[in-house]
Amino acid sequence: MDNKQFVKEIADIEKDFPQWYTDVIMKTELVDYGPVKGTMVIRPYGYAIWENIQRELDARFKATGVKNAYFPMFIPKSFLEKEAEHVEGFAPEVAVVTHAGGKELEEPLIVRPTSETIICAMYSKWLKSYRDLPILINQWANVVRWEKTTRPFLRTSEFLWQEGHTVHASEQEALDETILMLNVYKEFAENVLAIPVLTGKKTEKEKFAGAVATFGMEAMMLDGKSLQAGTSHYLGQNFAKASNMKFLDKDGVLKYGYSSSWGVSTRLIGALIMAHGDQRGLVLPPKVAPIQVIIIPVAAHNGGVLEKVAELETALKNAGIRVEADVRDMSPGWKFNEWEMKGVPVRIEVGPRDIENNQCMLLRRDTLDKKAISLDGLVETIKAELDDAQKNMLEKSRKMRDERIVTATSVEEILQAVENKCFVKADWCGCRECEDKIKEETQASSRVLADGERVTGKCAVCGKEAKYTVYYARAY
RNA sequence: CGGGGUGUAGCGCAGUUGGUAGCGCGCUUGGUUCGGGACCAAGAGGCCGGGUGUUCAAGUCACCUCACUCCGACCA
Repeated sequence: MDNKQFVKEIADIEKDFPQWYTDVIMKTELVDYGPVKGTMVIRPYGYAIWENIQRELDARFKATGVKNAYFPMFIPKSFLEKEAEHVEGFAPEVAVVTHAGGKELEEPLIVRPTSETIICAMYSKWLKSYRDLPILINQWANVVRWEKTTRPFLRTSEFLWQEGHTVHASEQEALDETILMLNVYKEFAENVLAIPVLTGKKTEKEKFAGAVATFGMEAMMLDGKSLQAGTSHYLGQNFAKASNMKFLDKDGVLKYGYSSSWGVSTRLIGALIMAHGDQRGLVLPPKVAPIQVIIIPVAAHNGGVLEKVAELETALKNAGIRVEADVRDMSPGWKFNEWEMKGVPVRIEVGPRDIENNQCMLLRRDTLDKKAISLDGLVETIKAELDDAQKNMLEKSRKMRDERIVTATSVEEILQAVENKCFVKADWCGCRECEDKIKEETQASSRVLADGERVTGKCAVCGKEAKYTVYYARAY
């Protein structure tokens, strides 16, 4: 760990955002760089965040009837080539295995960039009757995409994610599932990650390769850029046809199934860092924090301090709180800074003076407020503080985001808005040329289509009748 | 794939006109400390990214190469 305190002004954070982001990740020991370029090693502290995300998401999936399964990471190259748009979208970034067992393979294997092809191939074997539907399966896995430039959590050559793949008897059912999962993601992002998100349909340009329609959730980072934090795709019969996935329906007719797929990745950890971080480092919402409460003894050489610390730790642990006591032999100030940098939501200090007064000091990471609290009813107090921190972080993020969503009626206004680190809501005629022009002149891309009222009713680029209202932003 | 930057101790860096390796932090041992990154003393730790060349002599100069990193184009 670097000896210097990791403190930057907010202005510096925005100015040096990529560097700040990388520094936070490295100094908080979330990851290390892997020996292969573009790969990362997720260290225990970072992985614990992922485990909490997994646990919370898994419970939500299961509540909708989804079950977990696992499919192979190697996919015959020919599988990928079955769906025309899909292969075009992914071919440039797949890793291919050509040799194994000491000889050249007859058919090269691709390392999955996503598993639609292999999962649909298996589903086509399993699916016989309408009674087999719906198929609702999720897998937790790693995927490989050989991107040109990489950044820890946001874009790495290999990343962890979950991918849900469902098949349904009708278009409507599959579309309902797509939207249902999008809403699961939204609820999860807001209530667990404390990150408000915009959800909606993506434009054709931003659509998943092979999908009929893609829906996404977009989160605003501290620097005003948008991060695609999750996607849910309605695949229609595209993959069903490509892998001959048919079932005999009630009416005795052999039909193709309708499928959906949806996923979120370890990128969510990147979103947490960039949405909540401050000049001291990470700020983690309690529900995903590996350590929710850190207890730091002060003047530990004095009799009774360590005993009291252990007593409080046990009490909190028994109440189901993720708590640790930092009893290392170093100055308290050092520990304060380290655990603040690591984003622990609540810190408790216990020293001789506190014990005398039957109290302890409590510091909230999200507000940096420090106060004395009684040791009577400590568990309840801490629980309330954790709940409040969770709520406060969402409110704070939502307020910041809402203040930075503006409307625009021209390309110039869009440019000005994104320069001011804002999301932009603008009308759009629906043509690709206008979308490309905005990207070219402002570096902002369409994020999702917005519901509700038009801004002016005219396309912000060409002035023709608007078919859509779109959120634009610069994006990661 | 284009443009910049950096490679010297675990981390962060110095290293002058070429003369054979330094600082801070961390680490180890002992002692004093402990309410916002403590202090003293003694230690351990190096293929100067790699290669070739110039030279009596290269961390330093030249050429090549590799890696990392930032900024663009492409993307979860």
